[in-house]
Amino acid sequence: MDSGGSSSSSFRKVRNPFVTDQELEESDNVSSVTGAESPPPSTTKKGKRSMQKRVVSVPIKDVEGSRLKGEGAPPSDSWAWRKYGQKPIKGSPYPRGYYRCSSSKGCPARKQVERSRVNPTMLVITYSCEHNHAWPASRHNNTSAKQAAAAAAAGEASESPTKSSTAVKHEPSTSQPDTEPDSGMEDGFACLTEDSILTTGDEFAWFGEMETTSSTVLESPLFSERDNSEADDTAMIFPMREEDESLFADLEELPECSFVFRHQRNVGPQVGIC
DNA sequence: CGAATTTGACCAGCGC
DNA sequence: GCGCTGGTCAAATTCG
Repeated sequence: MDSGGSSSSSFRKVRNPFVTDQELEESDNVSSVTGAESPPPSTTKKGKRSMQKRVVSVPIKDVEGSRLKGEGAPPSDSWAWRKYGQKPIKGSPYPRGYYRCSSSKGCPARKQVERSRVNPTMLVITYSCEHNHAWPASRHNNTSAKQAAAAAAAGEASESPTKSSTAVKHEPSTSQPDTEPDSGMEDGFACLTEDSILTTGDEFAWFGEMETTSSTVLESPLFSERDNSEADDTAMIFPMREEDESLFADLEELPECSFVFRHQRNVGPQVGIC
């Protein structure tokens, strides 16, 4: 990841204050997703480098805000993650945590959480979207997710007394149903399509997570075009299409999420805490 | 008691 | 071909 990085990529289009060069580099691997060509890398080491990902940055500050055990809160999405490893990354003073989706058995989804080298105030979370399974309607509780993220935040962020941000990367794999390039959220985040770098402001960091999970919003062209939208962080994320609506219809089951999205659709900057 | 987290070791891919 | 780095697995420990 680090080495072969030839920075290019569509991510550059998406100018985000929270997106660091590093993240951009990493997003290199992020092929334009839409096209499903690479074989399901599965969790084997073989395809690890060819995996597609999504990057989202979230302010650690936000994370801290939800600290539960005094460790660090999870940039948690609505899914359960189990930490299966942690490694120091060369070039980065902060370790990278590896999480596996524990929402459902056999779920291949993974995510990596690390602190941005460039901007220690940001957490870089890489989502490996290989979800083929359908997320349980009720999903699981955030407990594990929180803990995992918390650990991540703590592990990577604990060193910083100050608050920071988190960045999240997503690696949607081709194994996913590529029915809707624009609305790949059948599987929750598995559906993150397109290269989307999600960055969230302090206040909506958590929201960013959610979006990541539910994607779509982030990938909107509008989003990328709004690169210089100063205080429009929130508003810029809410372009919703009809197809998306149907997708979000699913969220109705999720009070918290539905709440959020509804607000987005109608207003924008309204955020509810999930 | 069960589940999750942590740490170390091993394996594979990529670059030089 | 060798070395380096990243990623995953497995065992042990800790917390709920």
